[in-house]
Amino acid sequence: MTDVLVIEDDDRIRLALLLALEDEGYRVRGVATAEEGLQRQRQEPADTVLVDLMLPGLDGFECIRRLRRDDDVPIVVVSARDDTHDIVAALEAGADDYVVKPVAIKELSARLRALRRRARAAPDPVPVLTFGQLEISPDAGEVRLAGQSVPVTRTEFRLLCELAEHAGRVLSRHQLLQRVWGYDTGDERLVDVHVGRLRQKIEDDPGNPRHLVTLRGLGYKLTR
Amino acid sequence: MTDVLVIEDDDRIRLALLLALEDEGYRVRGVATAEEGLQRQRQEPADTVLVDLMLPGLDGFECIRRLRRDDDVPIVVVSARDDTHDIVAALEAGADDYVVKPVAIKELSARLRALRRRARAAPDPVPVLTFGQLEISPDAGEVRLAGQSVPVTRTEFRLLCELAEHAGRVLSRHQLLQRVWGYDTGDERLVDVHVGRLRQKIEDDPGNPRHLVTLRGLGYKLTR
DNA sequence: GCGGTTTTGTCACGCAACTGTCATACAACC
DNA sequence: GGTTGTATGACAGTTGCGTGACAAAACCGC
Repeated sequence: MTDVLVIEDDDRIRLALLLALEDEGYRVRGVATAEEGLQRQRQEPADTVLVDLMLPGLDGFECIRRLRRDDDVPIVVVSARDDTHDIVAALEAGADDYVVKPVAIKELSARLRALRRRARAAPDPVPVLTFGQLEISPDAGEVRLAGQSVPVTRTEFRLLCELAEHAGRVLSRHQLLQRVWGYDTGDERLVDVHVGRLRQKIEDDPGNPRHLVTLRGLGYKLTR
Repeated sequence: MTDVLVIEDDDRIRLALLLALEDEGYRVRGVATAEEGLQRQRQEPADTVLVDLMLPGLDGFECIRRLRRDDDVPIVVVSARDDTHDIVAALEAGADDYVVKPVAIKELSARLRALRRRARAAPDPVPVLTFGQLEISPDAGEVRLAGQSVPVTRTEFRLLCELAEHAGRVLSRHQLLQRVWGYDTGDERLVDVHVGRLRQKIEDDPGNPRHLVTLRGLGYKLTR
């Protein structure tokens, strides 16, 4: 398991980062100031730190320097400022990478992985999408129900991932045919059959689905 | 003194990079194609490689994979394409950093310094990857099962390491062909055969594999 | 170089699992 | 109650995978 500490004063951004990283499989913690971050890192060291530059009180550069003084932990700056001076200063201060907000979570995650590989820290975690008791891990090709691994076929898995990726949104049979099967046209009943089979496996009561719901006339959606 | 190899097909850009890096105090060399780059790096290893993604012939991604196969050299992608997909793919292929052209030379230089600091700081420990009874030490080239050394062939070993490095993740036959054999295309059954042979050696009951699992339609993965 | 040994890649076969189709039964809506 | 849309069980064709056999290639000690 991999721990990430996020130091970011904007609550919304911090929360978004934490949630996204959690989905990517990291164990996360967040603080709003450099002082808290330094303290937290001493008490309970994470193995990667994300830090904003513009922080109230102690600024990001100083925060990096102090983190670096204690520790060799990989540090990634996540900043709104896209300015060579800042980038150079942050890296000079001891950061390992610098990304500019807004950043795609996939990119951030890939950069964390690359950095972790280089730093020879803990192996990268496998992302998991959670829907109550139901856990889907696209990278691991695994579906678990209440901790128990559930065997699903390739088509079922793709279907489930597609639904999970757009969790909470309805996907029409047509969309699913396109995205899962790559068919531009075809019998939409095919989708029904596979949804049915999937329900047998992942729903406690397949007749009364909790997660994989039908929206009559619209399609299917996956809910939490 | 630091040696940098620049792989970039555009003469003007390559020259500009080389001159700028020279000014920054690096010892530099440049080539225009991936093939030349790989050869040059074998003959006269630089301690950092800058590579463009869009190269004639062998593309940048493949170039990165091949560099990485021989070597742990820090790799920075310098590309005109600012696309999450490319960034993730490049980092995934083994790059350490990705910067978008045009890049301020000061920033590039700072990133190179940060990367070199990190690369130097972790002088190859000999990690042992453990999967229950199964131990793999990539650097020592050894596989042990319940303490007993197991003789595996080079191909089997590479395959196993590749799987171990991405423990818990599915790797498709295609990915394995690429990463272990370096084939861009080829018969994917080859992978099956080697997986089978590997199982004979490292699984108690090769018919019911505990670690090297098949995910029908997806590929193989190594689990704990 | 040379002969033997190990490793590697190709092939064919057989089994088991999966897929898509269809027919029928069921539920929701008007 | 009729109509439309959805669920489900059965089935046959297909696909994907494991395996053993074999020949080419690489390796190795001499």
